Amino acid sequence: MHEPPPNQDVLPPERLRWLTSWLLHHASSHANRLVAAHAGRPGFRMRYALLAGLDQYGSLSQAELCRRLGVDRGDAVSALNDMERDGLARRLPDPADARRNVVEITPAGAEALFELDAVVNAAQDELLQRLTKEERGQLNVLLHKLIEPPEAR
Amino acid sequence: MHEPPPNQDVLPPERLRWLTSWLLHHASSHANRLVAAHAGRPGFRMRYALLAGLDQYGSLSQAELCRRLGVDRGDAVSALNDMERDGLARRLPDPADARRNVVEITPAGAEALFELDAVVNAAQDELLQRLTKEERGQLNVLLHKLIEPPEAR
DNA sequence: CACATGTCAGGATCACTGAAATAT
DNA sequence: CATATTTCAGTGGTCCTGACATGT
Repeated sequence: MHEPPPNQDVLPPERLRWLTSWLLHHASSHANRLVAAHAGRPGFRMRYALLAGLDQYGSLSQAELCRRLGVDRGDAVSALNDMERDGLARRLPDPADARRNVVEITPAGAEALFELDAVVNAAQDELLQRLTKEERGQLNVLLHKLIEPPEAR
Repeated sequence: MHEPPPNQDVLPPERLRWLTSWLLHHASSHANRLVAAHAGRPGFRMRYALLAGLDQYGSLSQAELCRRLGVDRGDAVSALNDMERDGLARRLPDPADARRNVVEITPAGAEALFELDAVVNAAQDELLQRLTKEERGQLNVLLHKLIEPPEAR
């Protein structure tokens, strides 16, 4: 016979409870699950980030784009391959520097980005449902402070 | 010739900047890098979590321990194997339920946990260096609200 | 019988490393 | 020569699924 445990502390132990890195890890996992539930397809995060970057920054080299987004250069390659295959982005040789690809977003890519925004908004609402508007702002500000200047120049 | 780009916006584009899931993801990655830099060894997170749970909860079945910690039952098995090999924990048959292992932390495990705390503290300080004491508390509270009741019972 | 536990095997995604080829 | 860019191969960790034997 197994009596249901007291269950008043499903909370992790103290050592983990005050550990921001632990909380971040689980919060991020939680967010991932929500986004995946809404957006399903693998590579969603990377694709959305690249599209958003291209949309805002315009044409850029891959390395510069990845630098600003904070994503891995190598991992972006296959994502860009898929996006190019699907007609969402184009790679053109940079006339000024033959090492570089100038990456452009296509009209289809801009449209896809616009549609993806709805998915992202839905996941965002579900993720933040327990927070007030002020708390959401606070959280974003605090998280920004954590990552903002990963390196001072 | 490549002139250094204006570089006044290494910040991600607007679509990502207000996205909490994006910020969480990068904050979590950042935290991971710091912890890894301080603690090096693979499986650190799992080992530390298991030790902390055992230390606080005392003897528990594996499944119950993993449930409270929010880690995968299967993945904990190999970690517990290693910890048992290293003398940090013990698995004993549960006299009340022959399916279960009662997992105990050993004195060596408690000592290892104590030493690991220093490593974790160092990583934590580096992670939170840009936040005031109040902000750190706020951040933890907000993150707790995000994850706390993943499922209401 | 349905269910819980511990264990194992495997896949999928993601972050990271290292190296190659090419060009500056 | 040192450095930058694109690309690819591979590793390790986390998460997830399914399965199995054992027991309640």
